[in-house]
Amino acid sequence: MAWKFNDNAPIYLQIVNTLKRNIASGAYPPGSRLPSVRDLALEAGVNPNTMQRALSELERSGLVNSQRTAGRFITEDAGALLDLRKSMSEEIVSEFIARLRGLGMSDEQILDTVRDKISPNTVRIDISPDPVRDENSNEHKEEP
Amino acid sequence: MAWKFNDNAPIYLQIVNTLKRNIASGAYPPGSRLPSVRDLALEAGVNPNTMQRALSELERSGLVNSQRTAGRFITEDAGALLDLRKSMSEEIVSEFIARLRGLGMSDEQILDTVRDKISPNTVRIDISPDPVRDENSNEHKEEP
DNA sequence: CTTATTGTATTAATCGCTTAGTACAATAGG
DNA sequence: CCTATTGTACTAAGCGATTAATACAATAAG
Repeated sequence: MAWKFNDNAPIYLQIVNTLKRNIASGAYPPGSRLPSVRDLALEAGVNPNTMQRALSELERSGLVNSQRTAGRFITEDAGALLDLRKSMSEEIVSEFIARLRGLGMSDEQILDTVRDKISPNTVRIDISPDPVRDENSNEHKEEP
Repeated sequence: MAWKFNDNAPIYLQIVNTLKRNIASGAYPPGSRLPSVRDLALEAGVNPNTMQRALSELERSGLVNSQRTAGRFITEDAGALLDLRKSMSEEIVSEFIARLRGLGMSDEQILDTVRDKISPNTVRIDISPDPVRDENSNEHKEEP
């Protein structure tokens, strides 16, 4: 079954993201062998050239390495995979928050929206150290 | 100063989203007049044709209406604006959750990530109605 | 009435993405 | 040694996005 390409971004970039996601999530374990370019292209429903281009990008970032006729293999570097997972999730969260802020939503509202979509049966309780009048800690102050 | 176009999606679609966001957030109030196509193009740093194309899209969705030589105006339909705001935020949240799930993160982890990025001084408390053994309510049961 | 402004339409050229088809060198596997 | 597989490279064609340049009808503003 062909992969889904919803975005309006170039397909080869969407493939790069899909593969990165599969690598970061562990769906493609470290050291494991990827299907051949032709097989992946068939599976994704794209031209082999397009898949080749996506894989070349992954190569540049060091996440996979190709061995002439044996195939492509996910890197063994577990640290790099953890870094990938972390950087990807951070980018996703940052972009998400920026988008909702752009819609004029407060941080409270943003958090509520996520919570409503995930686990409804919860409430929030403030456990801040103390709302003391400390003139040194003037972060997150709004319109005093 | 030219607008920023980070994505790899077509510029005219990014413009559509930017304008939608400005309309949904109230930056462009209902009934207000938009700058002319040429001025907007200048402001965004794109060709007037590209801006025209984006505005035509907005027209199709009924968010703005053009009056021959007077200019373009945001719809007065406050309900449509609320709907827009709601549908946009829901899409953003859904996409966000899907992305992090694709990375193998649990709902708990997803919520934690957002909370860490937004407001650190909170804890979660479960206030579920009751964990009773009711055989009728078998939703959200996992691997019994 | 005159004029500048506005939305709109049209044509042409360029660029990047995608597909299609083909080809080649290297080598794992038999 | 032979052969199928794999990564890789190349050319050509088609398509959509973008820019550029120009033009026109309608009308608000003077």
